[in-house]
Amino acid sequence: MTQETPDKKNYKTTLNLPQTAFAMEAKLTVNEPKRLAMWREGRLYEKVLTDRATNGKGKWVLHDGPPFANGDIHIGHLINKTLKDVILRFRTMEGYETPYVPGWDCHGLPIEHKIQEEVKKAGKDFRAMGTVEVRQLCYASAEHFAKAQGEQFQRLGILGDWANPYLTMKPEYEAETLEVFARFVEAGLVYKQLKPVPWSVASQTALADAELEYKDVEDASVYVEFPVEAGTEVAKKFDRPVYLIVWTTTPWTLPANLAIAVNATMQYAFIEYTRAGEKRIGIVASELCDKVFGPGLGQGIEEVRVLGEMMTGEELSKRAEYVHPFIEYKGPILTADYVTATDGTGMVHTAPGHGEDDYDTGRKHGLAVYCPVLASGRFDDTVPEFLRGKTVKESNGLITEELKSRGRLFGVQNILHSYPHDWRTKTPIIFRATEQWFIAMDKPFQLSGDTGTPQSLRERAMTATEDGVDFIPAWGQARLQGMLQSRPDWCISRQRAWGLPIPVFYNEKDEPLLTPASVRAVAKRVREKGSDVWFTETPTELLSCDQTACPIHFGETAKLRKEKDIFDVWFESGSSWRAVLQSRSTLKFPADLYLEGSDQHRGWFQLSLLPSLGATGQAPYKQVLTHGFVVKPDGTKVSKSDKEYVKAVDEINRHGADVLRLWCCSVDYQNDIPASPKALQEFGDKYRKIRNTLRYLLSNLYDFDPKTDAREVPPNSLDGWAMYQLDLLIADVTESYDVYQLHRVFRLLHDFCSVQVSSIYGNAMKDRLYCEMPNSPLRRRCQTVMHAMVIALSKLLAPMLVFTADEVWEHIPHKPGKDAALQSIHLAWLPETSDAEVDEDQKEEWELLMRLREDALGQLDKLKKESGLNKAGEAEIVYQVDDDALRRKLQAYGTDLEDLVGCGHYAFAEKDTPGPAVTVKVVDRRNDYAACARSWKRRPDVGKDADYPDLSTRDAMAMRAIGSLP
RNA sequence: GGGCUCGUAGCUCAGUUGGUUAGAGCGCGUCCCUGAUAAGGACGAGGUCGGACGUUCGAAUCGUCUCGGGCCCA
Repeated sequence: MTQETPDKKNYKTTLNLPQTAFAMEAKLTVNEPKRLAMWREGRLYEKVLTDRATNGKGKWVLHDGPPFANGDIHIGHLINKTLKDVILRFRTMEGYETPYVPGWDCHGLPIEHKIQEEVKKAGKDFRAMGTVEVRQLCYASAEHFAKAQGEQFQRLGILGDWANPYLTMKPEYEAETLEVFARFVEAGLVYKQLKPVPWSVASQTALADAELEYKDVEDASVYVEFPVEAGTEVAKKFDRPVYLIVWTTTPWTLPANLAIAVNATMQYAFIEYTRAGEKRIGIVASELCDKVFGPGLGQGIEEVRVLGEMMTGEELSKRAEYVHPFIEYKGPILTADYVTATDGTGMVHTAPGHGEDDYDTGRKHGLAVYCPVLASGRFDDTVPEFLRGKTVKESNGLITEELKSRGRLFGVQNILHSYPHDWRTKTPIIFRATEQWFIAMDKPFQLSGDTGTPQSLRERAMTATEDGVDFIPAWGQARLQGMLQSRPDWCISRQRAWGLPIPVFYNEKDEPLLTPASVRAVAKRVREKGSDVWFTETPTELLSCDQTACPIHFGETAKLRKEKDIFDVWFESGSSWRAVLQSRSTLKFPADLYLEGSDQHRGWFQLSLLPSLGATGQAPYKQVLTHGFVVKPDGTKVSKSDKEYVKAVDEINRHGADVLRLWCCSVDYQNDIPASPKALQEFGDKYRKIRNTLRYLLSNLYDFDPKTDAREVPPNSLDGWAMYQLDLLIADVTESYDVYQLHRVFRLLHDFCSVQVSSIYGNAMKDRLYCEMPNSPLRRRCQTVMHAMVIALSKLLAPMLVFTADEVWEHIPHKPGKDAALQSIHLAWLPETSDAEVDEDQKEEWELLMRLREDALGQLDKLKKESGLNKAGEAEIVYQVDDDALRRKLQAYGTDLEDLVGCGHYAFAEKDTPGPAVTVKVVDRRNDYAACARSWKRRPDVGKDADYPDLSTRDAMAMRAIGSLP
């Protein structure tokens, strides 16, 4: 095929080619810190708040859950804080005043542990150090890490009051925590009692639920024969000894056995068997007969025969008692729901001093909370001789031996089970009854001003979460309520140094002094000097500021003794609604949103709800949003040693904050979040696509000022289509932000850049933008659209791409209206949709056009493959229509008809085939038309202008207008 | 073991009250352009919707079971 080569004149310089100072390469790691410094210098955070306070819609408060002030931030923090920041910025752009006060959880075992190790490393004796000295080291450490993490968060672009974060160890905060405690005292919910709690022998302290770590371990479990008391109805039925066969995985708790629990409705079977030469009767749940008497378990059992008779647990509990296998004790058989036939024997050894369930059952039936194990993990003197002074660990074997020698050991079995461990020392914990302070979940109380019937914390919590709180996702409600339903009383005491002391005094008779007034008296001193006063001042000094705090009859204050326990750290962070939301005039209570990982249903969400209800009767939040956890690409848990482990700080330094923020927003955070350095690396492509699209839009606006150049955009044009697409985008994105569907926001924006702008509109507009004369209506109209686009897009992206959007903002020329004066995009309001109303016919017309475009592109591809037509500009698109009305409608689109697919020319023709009302035919014109040397389009009008024989009419006119020859 | 929850192309996500050959973007492959150029465009190949069984004329969508994840608890 021969090609007519036009004069190779250099028309390039006569084109309106894109120009912009907005760099293609982001250099985020270099530029972000600069912009950050600029914002800080310009006091952006304060400015935004001031503006919204004056012109906005009111306050909207997200209350920050305090991370632990220990170590660098990790990917979980990154996700959490990014989501918070994006949501806050969206609300800001909606017009709300959105103060954000970040906080840190400062007290607690992990910090104390770390200090302990550091002290040891330095060769000093930790135990010899005074409490106050230890606390000061802990304070310094927490302060250091709060500061370090704060800087890392700021580097991520998180906007907030970083100069005034809340720290749970600050005196004012501590004082407010004590005020919350005083309210609980007032309500009568605080009590001290012996109760089994997870106890770390290694740390010699009670542990919080959150301080437990479950690990699979192999233990020897024992099946023990508990003789049925001879005088009881059940024993009398048989002429040989009867045994309850009881299974336990913790033989060391047997000395503390006070009862045996059965399930009331389950059937229990009687089995005759011979062991150690003695004929016996055993009782187990009938469902478990085969397992218990099956091969390998019972040691040396023979002649096993299941008797026909059965008895329910209920009957058994009424007709039998048992005697302890190696202690002189006669115990009851009790019924309990948690007894099942899933494992063991259906008869559960019950030691109220050593187990949560056991304790509950024991309390219900008036059993003592007997705990013969000391803090050291050794037995006291109330146990049989052979166990005294022995550790729990060594007594497992001793007890097994003892049972064996007494002929009460039915069998031994090694089992693999998951057992709680102390998360710091990694050692298995025990349950041990100790004196602890509690907050009662089920005791009804009234708050001052309450008129209704008194309600318990649990009832209040259930009511408050029923319809007063909006959960995102919705199942958060069931999860939280499930936990509230089943949680035991809240154990708020810990035996440690680094924390807020529980302000209780004891007199010489060991009676506790704990009144609202006494707590508030101490709180006053704490507010002035910090909680170290508890250790440095005498009871008299601590109470002196309030004469009513210590009643005369209680005893001389000089002789009072101070409580040694400190608060569970959850009580402190759970009081933040008071210490922060209610204490800072910039904030408000309740918060509009709490947003944390889904583990906080048990943690902060729940343990903020309870104090808030106990003290105010109100939930501290209106909405609760949770996100999932980062997992490896295969969906399993990550640990620091994994290849896929993402070091947050490293990744920020490698890719820049905007890329990571965008990534956070691209995943559905309600589920697990797969992540790896590789995945983040690849994610940079998405960022670049968006950046380039914005750059393209900017680059075509260098000579555009809407004041003088804006043109009306008719709906029946590609420009009209694009404006409508933008309107849809604005509406969708805004709605998705509002319901926190950030991944949807991301997808909408990314796809809009990629498809609507880059592939369709931007591509189609190239010819007119470059080749028309600068001031041509067609070009100006397109710029009008692109100007609106880049403003809307940058605003919609601003909450996510905080740095890039602001950079774009600087490069947008002549921003209209209020936007013009804004120092940063982060002061801007959301874009609004144009008020253009589009009727259904118009939409159908656009859809038709897009369908024709698809068709034409297909034909172009075919031509390319079959006859080497590589440039669409060398083809003509022919619209075949018979219907006059339709033809007129299409003709209104003018050049759009060819630019839609980049053809050189469009034409109309009669239809040559039956079928749809309009079809397109793409025709190769390389042999028919000359190519315009300027626009490269092959058109019939090339050469019609005598002055410019190598140009199309349009280009000739443009050249004349420009007034300069190439 | 229990509660809650998730499982759609290599990746990230759509799939409205069950209804035509399950969609998008990215990535990948092939090609084109070289006037968005360390850019841009076109086309193409990828999925038995974790699995099984059921309900139904019809199921990615409903039910039961099962497998594999996650969080929280024991």
